[in-house]
Amino acid sequence: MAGRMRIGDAAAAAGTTPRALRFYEQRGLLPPAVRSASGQREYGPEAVTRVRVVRALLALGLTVDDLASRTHRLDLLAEDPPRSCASDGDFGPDTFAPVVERRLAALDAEIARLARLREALARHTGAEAGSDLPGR
Amino acid sequence: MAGRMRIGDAAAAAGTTPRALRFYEQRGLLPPAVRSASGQREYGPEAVTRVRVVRALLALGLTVDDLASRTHRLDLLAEDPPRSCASDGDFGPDTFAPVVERRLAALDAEIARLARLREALARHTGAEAGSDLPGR
DNA sequence: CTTGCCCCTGACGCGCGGGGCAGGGGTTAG
DNA sequence: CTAACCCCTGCCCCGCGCGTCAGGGGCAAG
Repeated sequence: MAGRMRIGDAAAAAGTTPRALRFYEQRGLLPPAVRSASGQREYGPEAVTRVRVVRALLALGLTVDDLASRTHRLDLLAEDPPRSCASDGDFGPDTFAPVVERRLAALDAEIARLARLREALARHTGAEAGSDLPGR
Repeated sequence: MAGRMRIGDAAAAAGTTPRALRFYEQRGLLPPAVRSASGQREYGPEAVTRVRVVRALLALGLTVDDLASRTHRLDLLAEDPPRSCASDGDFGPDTFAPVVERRLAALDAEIARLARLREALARHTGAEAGSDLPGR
């Protein structure tokens, strides 16, 4: 009853493109799609949900490789009754927490770096005539 | 009297690599280096100063293309007596200001974006069980 | 003279999440 | 039956500031 959509419709339903779906499948973020007799991928609503999960996590800044190494977690997140979420907070700390924490730290570092950069740039445009250029 | 250094020494003196100097030259950030009889580049101290100027501006987040389109400004900045700086603040607002302002705006936007991302990520790891995934 | 380091040019690699295209086949409404 | 889409795979492209070969020549010391 479910596998009616072809890739274009499924992609549109998930807010992305066919190219992205094939890419996610190739990289292991999605299980290999069911194929029709002629080899065309078919998607049901649960697959669309799964794609949305993937996209949400990517939008949070996790990388494709982060997700590829935790596919079983994605499986759980994409279930209709989120049964596994009983054991953990939101994403499942036991597997996602490390990568999320690394990502948080990287974000903090990057934010701080950009803030320093911004300040330095502003200083130099606003200043009268700094003796010379920024040593480091 | 000046053009004694070869590229390796000049690069080291400016705190970078030979590859970078050739790259800058190729992209028009540096004037074509004087060549020895056998075709090797020769650099004097003023060339090293010029490289330092380029690197300082790059370190502030300006792009190679930004600098390539303002080489005459780089010339002025790299002079020993900074005579042209009489007419302007630090970098020469009349030419650098637009690109610096664009860069500042881009930095602000990027910082804000990363901050939002960071917050969203933190929310999801810390929260109990948000009803569903972040719509946008 | 040889050894060993330096220099030359030109071309490809990188990270990352896909976009775009080429060449071929499926599918569905008129 | 045919037109108009859609889909398939496989491949190169992007940005950006260089790093890293590959293949060949220079230059000072022993």
